[in-house]
This record gives sequence, C-alpha cells and structure tokens, in this order.
Amino acid sequence: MTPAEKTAPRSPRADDDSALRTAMLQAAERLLAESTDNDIATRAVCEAVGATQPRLYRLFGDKRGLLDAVADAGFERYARHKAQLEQTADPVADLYVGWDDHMAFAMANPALYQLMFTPRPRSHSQARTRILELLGAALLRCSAVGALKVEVDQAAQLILSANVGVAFNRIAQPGLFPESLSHQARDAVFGAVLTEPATSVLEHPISDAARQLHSQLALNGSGALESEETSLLVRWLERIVKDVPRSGK
Amino acid sequence: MTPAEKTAPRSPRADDDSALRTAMLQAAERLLAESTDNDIATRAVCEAVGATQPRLYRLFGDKRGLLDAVADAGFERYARHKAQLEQTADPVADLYVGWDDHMAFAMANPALYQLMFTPRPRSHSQARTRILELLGAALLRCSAVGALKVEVDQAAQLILSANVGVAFNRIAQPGLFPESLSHQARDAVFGAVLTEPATSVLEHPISDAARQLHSQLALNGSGALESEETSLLVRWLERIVKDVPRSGK
DNA sequence: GCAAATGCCGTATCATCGATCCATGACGCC
DNA sequence: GGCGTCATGGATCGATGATACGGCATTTGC
Repeated sequence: MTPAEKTAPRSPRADDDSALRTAMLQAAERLLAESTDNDIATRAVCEAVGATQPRLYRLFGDKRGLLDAVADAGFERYARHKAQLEQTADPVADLYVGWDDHMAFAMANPALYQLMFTPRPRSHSQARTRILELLGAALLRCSAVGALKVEVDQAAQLILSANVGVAFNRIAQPGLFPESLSHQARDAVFGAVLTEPATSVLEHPISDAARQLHSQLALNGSGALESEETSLLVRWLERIVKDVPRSGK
Repeated sequence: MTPAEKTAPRSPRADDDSALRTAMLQAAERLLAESTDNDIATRAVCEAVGATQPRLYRLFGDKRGLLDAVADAGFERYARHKAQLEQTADPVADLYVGWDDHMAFAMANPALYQLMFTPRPRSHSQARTRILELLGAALLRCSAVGALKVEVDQAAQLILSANVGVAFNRIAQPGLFPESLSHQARDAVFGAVLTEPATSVLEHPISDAARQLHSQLALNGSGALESEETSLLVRWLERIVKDVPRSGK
C-alpha cells in the first residue's frame, strides 16, 4: 500500500502483520473446516500460529472481524478459481459451468460456505456482494449476445438465491439431495432468465435490442460518442428497457 | 402420550415440566428475536422464566437440544398457520399462496427462520423435514389434478430450496431485495415443476397419466383392489413414471 | 550520541457462558 | 415411621471473548 519502503526491510513490522494476518486466516479456515460445530475459538487460532490474543484483536478488532476476514478470504479463493475456468466464447455455457462450480465449492467447503452466505448481524463481509458482482459480469456477457431476457441485477439475485438455497439444502441433507436436483434447479432458474436458444421469437424486440445495446455499451463503451452523449443514451436505453409491459401471470 | 393419569393431577410433576418447557421455549424464542447476534444464553432463558439452569438441562439435554426444540416449536406455529389458509379447491393457487406465506414467515421471524433452516451440525430438529412433508402434501394434491410434471419429492426439494435461498438473500439484504424478485423466483421454480395451464400438450402422456393415477391412489386409495394388488400397482406405476426419457440438454 | 516520547507487545486478568457436581430435601413405599 | 429414590438448586468448573497494564523496543528530537 505505502509506496515507500524499498526492497530493504526498512520496517519489517508491516510485513510481519501481513504474514501473521494471512497465517491466522489460514489457521481459522482450517480450524473451521475441522470443527464439529461450525465455530472456532480465537484462542485456538492464536495457538495455531504461535501468537497471543491481543495481536489477533489488534488485527481483526473482534471475533466477528476475524470471521468476516475469513469469509472474504474464502471469496478471494473462489474468485481466483472462477477466473481460471470462465471466459470462454460461450457466455451461456460459462453460466452453467459457474453454477456447477459454485455447488462444488459449497460441498467442498461447507463450513466456509455457510460462513460466507449465512446472514450474520452486523457483518461487514463483502463476500456475498462481490460474488454478486462476479455473477453480474458473467450475466452481462450473456446479455450482450442477447441471451438474457431480464435485467442483469435481477438475474444475478435470482441465480445466487437459488444457488445458495440448493447448496444449503444439500449441506443439510448430505446424500438425500442428488446432483440431479441441483441441475433441475439450475435449469429452472436459467430457463427463467435466459432466452431460448432455438426460439428466436422475441416478445419485446424493442426492449430486448435496447438491453443488448445497453450491455454492449457497459462492456465495450463507444468510441463514436462523447461521454455526455453516452451517459444520456444509457439513460434512454434504461427507460426503454423499463417500459416493457409485464408479461401476464 | 402415556394413557394413564386421569383429570386429577395425580402427578403434577409432568404438568410442571410441560408448562416450564413451553415457558422456556417461548422465552427462548422471544430472546432470540430480540438478540442482536442471533444467539441466546441458557442463563437468560432460565432467568426469564424464574428457573435454574439444571432444570433447563434436564428438560432439553443441552443448548443444542433447546435450540432444536425452539426450531420445532417454530415449525408447529408455521404448520398451524398454514393449516388455516391452505386447502382451497385450487391446489395450484394454494401453492402460490404457500410460497408467499413462507416468505412472510421468514421476514416476520428472521432469527427463528435462520434457526430452522440453517444447517446445524448434529441437530435433531425435524422442522425442515416436516415442512418438506407439508409441501409434499400440497404438491400431491397438485399432482392428482395433473398439474405437476415432476415427481412430488423432487418438486418439494426444488421449491423449498428456492424458497429458503430467496428468504436468506432477502434477510441478508433488507430493502435491496424487492418482493418482485421473490415472485420472479417463485414463478421460475413453479414453471419448472408445474404443467402449463393453457398448454394441454403433454410430452409424455403415458407417464403423466401414470403419475396422476399414482397420486390419486396415494390420496384416496382404491376400494376396487385388495391391498396387495394396490401395492403392486403402485410399484408398476412408479416404474412407468421413472421410465420417461429425460427431456433434452 | 543521548534522552524523552511513542506505541506495540504479552502477561495476567475480567466477565460471561455452557455444563455439572453434590449436599439437601421432598416424596413414595414398605 | 423409617428408608430409598430422585429431582432440586446453589455453587462451581472449564472454556471463551475481550482487555487493562506494565515493559520494552523503536522512533523522535536535540
């Protein structure tokens, strides 16, 4: 962060803090995975890394801060893993892979997964929000090719909700929840937000085209317009998109 | 449970235990709803009802047993509430009402709802299973009128997973998750498990008819067959239902 | 180069919580 | 009326989250 401090260890304190912080996070995640009650003791984390309790409390504030940091670290690993396997030429296929990968992460790290996605009061963890952003980026690519029939944010909320719900249900009922059910849920939600690949019949071609252009603008921008013009165009497009009449129940 | 013990308070101990148990459950649920961290102290529960800790531990075993009992009590209230508003002539309409009612219960009792549906290790609470059974019963009525295009248990798991996922997401993001998203998720999942009311085109008429008959048998039985014949018929129907080829993708 | 200032460090400690021990007493039974 | 059985609850234990406080090293100022 600080631009100073050359290669020489002018101030080893910051490096020590950073190394200790990561060591504590790793120990906390390991202890959480090994725990029988999905809980950890700050003492155990300190003993695992050979540090004292005040150091942990100066680094993380309190236990909730430690757990928030563990959840965020879990998101970082999740994001790194996702960055490797996504981004093919077919954004819709990426979406399917993304669901299955999300489920695999949940089943491989059930305790960490619950920490990341169970609502905790006064938690400042950004894992959920960041994953929503990742999902939104993947959906934006889908929308840019006209594969999305709802707005990106709505689709992201729907998909993440379903994904979390299925993962929790599967964690709660190990064995009783076959993978086929996960795929059924996946196809159901995707069917509700994605356009049919075969059916090119668009119910609202105007708003669909507007949404596609809106996504393309968000992705690539436009070299033909000034920034003020682009921002106004974006607002117009949003009005067109929102003007679509609700399809009947 | 025990058939003995007439109206006279032959053994007032059992009544005291029962009254104390319900009082502790009510206090625990109230304290849980008022808590800032979704947790309660056994001491606080005991003080709230004027009892000592050993009494609580003899009634519930340990804290987990108390929380399990609170979750099950929450299910009882949920079930009583549901028994009042369901069971109209249209089972599909009941299903829609059931989803919205589930969401309302979650938003009205967020802490209790998380206790009921967050996977807790070694928990013996039956709330989740019992609610699956309630949902299965409602789905069986739908299946009996040919409104279901998947098996009852699968549909129940899908719907409950989605419902819990949406509820958790809405609890985690109060305000950011509008009710319209809940309805979108509801319609998406229902669209995946229910037959289109307008479209009478059945892709697999044989298995659909078999499933409908299977549901009718489970609901009303058959006076024309002996019990052995019925059980064999049920097995045959199940084979027919499972024989349906998977739809594409 | 030295002394004062600053702030981090760790020992020891507090407060709370889940859970249980054990002396006490009530109750039923003979 | 004596005795056995068992629930009872005050007291307490071990673990845990969190912190006060003296000590020491690094930094600052001259």
